[in-house]
Amino acid sequence: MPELPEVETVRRGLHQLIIGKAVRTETHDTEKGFPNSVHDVNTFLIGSTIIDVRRRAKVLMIDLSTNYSLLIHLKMTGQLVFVGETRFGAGHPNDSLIHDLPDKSTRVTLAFNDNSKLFFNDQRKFGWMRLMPTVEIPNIDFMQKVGPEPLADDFTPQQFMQRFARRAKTSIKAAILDQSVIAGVGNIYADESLWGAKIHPSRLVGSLSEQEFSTLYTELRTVMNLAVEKGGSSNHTYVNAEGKKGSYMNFARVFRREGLACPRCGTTIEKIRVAGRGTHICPHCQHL
DNA sequence: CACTTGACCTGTCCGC
DNA sequence: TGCGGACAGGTCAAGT
Repeated sequence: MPELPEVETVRRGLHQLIIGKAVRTETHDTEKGFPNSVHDVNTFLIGSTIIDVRRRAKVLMIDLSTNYSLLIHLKMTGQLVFVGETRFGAGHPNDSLIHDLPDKSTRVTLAFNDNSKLFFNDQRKFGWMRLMPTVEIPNIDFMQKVGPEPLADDFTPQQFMQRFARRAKTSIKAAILDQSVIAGVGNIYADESLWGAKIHPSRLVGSLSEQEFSTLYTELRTVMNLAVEKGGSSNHTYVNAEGKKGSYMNFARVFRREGLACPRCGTTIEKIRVAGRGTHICPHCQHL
């Protein structure tokens, strides 16, 4: 799904759209995607007001006035789509994306006091949403082990390289996707940044020079910042909080461009398999 | 511990 | 047109 830039785009959208709204009702289809009890929902969610919308790695946190928060992971195909009272008219570009919600992929629906709604859709059902005390969030396993935010102002190239030390014997692609090494990197931005740094994704972490780590650090931040600016990437199902697609794919250099020319050298881009994931490389710019 | 692989799901696309 | 298999933005729990 959604990697850091897509989740950040959703966060910014929700921050504009739902803060200050009060939750009137909540409905969900399965316990797997929303494991909280009816009692907890009625006590800590219904009637609460949205205080803040935050993000850590690929996890969204919607803070409530009850000192509880909704934690949300969109995984591969999750969407959080806000629909206000105003309906998109026929022919509006958003119509084909969000049509009428809820639909068969809708897992959770929140209705606010002003009749606007927030839909959590997830075609593949890998994603989840759960309610927990806000102060407990830093204590959950994921938050304890997740790596630093790669776009943080105080994140340095030295810290970046040090994070990889314990993964010396795996591929750089597997390591950069490891959320406990660096937060928020997924398949798209792993391929894009490795192409930018001219590093083959199968290279072992231990074989990379300090200069290569430094270049990869710069490329990763450049690519992720551009993606945030462009509202993320929409390959298939991703949309932002208003149901709109992101445009980073128009700027992608290798991801999903197999068979096309490398924008740097003109060699045909190939798709291979690394760390169990589809991986896009320029075989000329990136070699073992 | 570090590392790899399969599982979790539904939908789509591609080859026969 | 139908059917089987591979594959899709991400984690996890197992196995070695």
